[in-house]
Amino acid sequence: MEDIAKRAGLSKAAIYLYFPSKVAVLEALIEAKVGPLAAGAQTLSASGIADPLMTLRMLATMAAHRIADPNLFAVPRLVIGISGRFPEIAKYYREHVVEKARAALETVIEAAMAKGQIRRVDTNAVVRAFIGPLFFEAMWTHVLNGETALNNPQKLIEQQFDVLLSGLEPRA
Amino acid sequence: MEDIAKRAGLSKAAIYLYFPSKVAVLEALIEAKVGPLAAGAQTLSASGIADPLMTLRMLATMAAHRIADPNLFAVPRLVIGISGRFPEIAKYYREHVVEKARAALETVIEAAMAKGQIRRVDTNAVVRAFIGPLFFEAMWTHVLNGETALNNPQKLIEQQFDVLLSGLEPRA
Amino acid sequence: MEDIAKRAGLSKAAIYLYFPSKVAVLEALIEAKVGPLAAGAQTLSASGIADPLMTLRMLATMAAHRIADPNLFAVPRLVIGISGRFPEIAKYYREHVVEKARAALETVIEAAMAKGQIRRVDTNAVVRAFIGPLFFEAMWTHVLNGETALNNPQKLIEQQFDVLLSGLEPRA
Amino acid sequence: MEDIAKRAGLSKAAIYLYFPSKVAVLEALIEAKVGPLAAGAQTLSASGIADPLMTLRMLATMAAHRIADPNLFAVPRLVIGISGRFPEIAKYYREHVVEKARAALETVIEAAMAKGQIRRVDTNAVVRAFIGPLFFEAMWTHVLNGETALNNPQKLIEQQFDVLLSGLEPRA
DNA sequence: CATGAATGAGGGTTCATTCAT
DNA sequence: TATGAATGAACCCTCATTCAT
Repeated sequence: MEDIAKRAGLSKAAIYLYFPSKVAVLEALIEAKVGPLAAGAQTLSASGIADPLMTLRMLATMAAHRIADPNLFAVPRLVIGISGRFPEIAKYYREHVVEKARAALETVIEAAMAKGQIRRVDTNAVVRAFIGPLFFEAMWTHVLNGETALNNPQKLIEQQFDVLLSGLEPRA
Repeated sequence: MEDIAKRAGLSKAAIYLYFPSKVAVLEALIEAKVGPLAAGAQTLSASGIADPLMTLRMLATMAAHRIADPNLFAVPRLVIGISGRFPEIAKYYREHVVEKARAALETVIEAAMAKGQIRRVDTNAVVRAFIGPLFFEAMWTHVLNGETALNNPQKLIEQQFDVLLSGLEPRA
Repeated sequence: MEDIAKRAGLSKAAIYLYFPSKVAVLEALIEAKVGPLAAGAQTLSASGIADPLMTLRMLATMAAHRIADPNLFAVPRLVIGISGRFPEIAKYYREHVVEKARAALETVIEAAMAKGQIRRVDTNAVVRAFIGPLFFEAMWTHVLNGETALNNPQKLIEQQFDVLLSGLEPRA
Repeated sequence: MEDIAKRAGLSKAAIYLYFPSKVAVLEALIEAKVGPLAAGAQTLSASGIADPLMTLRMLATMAAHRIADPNLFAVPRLVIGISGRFPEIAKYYREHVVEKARAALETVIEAAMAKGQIRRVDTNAVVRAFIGPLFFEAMWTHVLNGETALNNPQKLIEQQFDVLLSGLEPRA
């Protein structure tokens, strides 16, 4: 709280003029930083029914750009870090961010299946297959300071789609 | 520290006879809890050159079982949580755990390519494609308390291998 | 202060236009809430010289009704609570309330003695004997949440006058 | 808490090695300071059945001596002051001190009635008549800094017993 | 080798008070 | 006359670390 106050040019006490508690501050922070992104994903998924596979590619590209930004990825990092002491925050993040993003992805994935653009597989498995690698790369990059593939999101997504769409089995 | 001391049947002060600081304790904890697993992965990957793809499947299955255990997944969770304040811990975890596991995976993946079991793709992309979904599912399960696919690791791995090997494009 | 401001339909800052400090507010509060009562007691005692004993009974009955009201008894409670930190408040309360009430009581008690309605005893002892039990019952009721005799002030006073006038010695 | 720590020659944090919370500290303080007194009253009342009226006089004298001591009367003062913010403390004080003292008084009063030493009147009224004046005098003395009768407890009790036993009505 | 006792620095939070407008 | 915005000092409490024994 002290740090937040300092950044805002306020005293610690002044924060409590705007938020009733630390938890509320963090929820507002989540909402402000990543809420719009989850909402944007939902909008995009809804408006992209004409070509779901392309929409999926756009969503993935957007996601890759976002999590490449340390300031944005700081949010899930924070949530993971304090989820033990503040379970409400984890719950808030899940409900206001992750579940929205998941819903957007599921919508577009199921639309792609309906259109025959991708074959029918368990939806959750597909969701995992699309976000998991991005999430993992972000951790590797921001938490472990590994050499990152996130500085070229375009290429990262292409590789990922190549793997996921064509599969790893050698082509005949 | 208090809890750790209690578990060890020691006083808080006694911990400092064995470790110079909390950070050192955490590093030892990492080593003890997940060090052997990374080493085990390396051993397995080395001994599994006869059928790399099967070895990869075994590695993935093992990983799924491990991260399903809250006590084990607590370690990466912890690392992520405090990496901001204790970058040394992140570095330690990367060097002593993640890089070993990555190396094991890379070895087996490249062997599989060499044998023609999977087609040639950027190795990092393949690593991501295999670990990312598992890691993501673990976060969803342990941090966000989502309904988990980790209670059936076998099935989880099968779905994942189906997606990754055959790809999502509709079969002709 | 916040609550007081809200009740007054003012901002916290506006209070300081009317009062220099919290202490001053509390003094005004004391004056407003219980000042009139002490003054009333004095008036009553002055106008009741015809039958001092009956006046004493009326004063006691009034007192019992007042201290039964949590909103009124809140004032002496408050004074006791903060007298350690704010001796001025204690002094104010003593001079503006308690001494007036005591004077009223003493007047009427001495008049009763002069008229031969009660026998001559140390006046302070009589004052104590009349207020003490009421004050004690109020504490028991409002501070300790004990089962109260204050919900029937009439009966309380009757019992008390019976004890005090007739005494506890068995009658011959 | 800071003050308590300073007095004990400790840091604020050290208090929490001995007590789990502020409330616990206050409860211990109550127990240490006045718990024995309430217990002593019970013992005395139990052992004084031979002459209950004399026992009552002894109890009253003891009480007068105790509440004359500012250090002891500080306890009920404190309780009254914080009862609003810490209702548990009020409850604790009631159950561990006041109810015990009341029970002791009631025992001895009822024994005196049984023996015919005092006439039958509502017990609560008698309890009030005995402690109320003492309590009131203590407030007047310690809170309001009034001229006190407590510096001569013996005389105070004699006056009070004269009033209460013989009554205020003029003797024939 | 081990501990009980202690603490300084920090945590989140409240509140009487101030001041520019 | 009135306020919204702000704060310093205090509140209770926790924790990694130290040290005499």
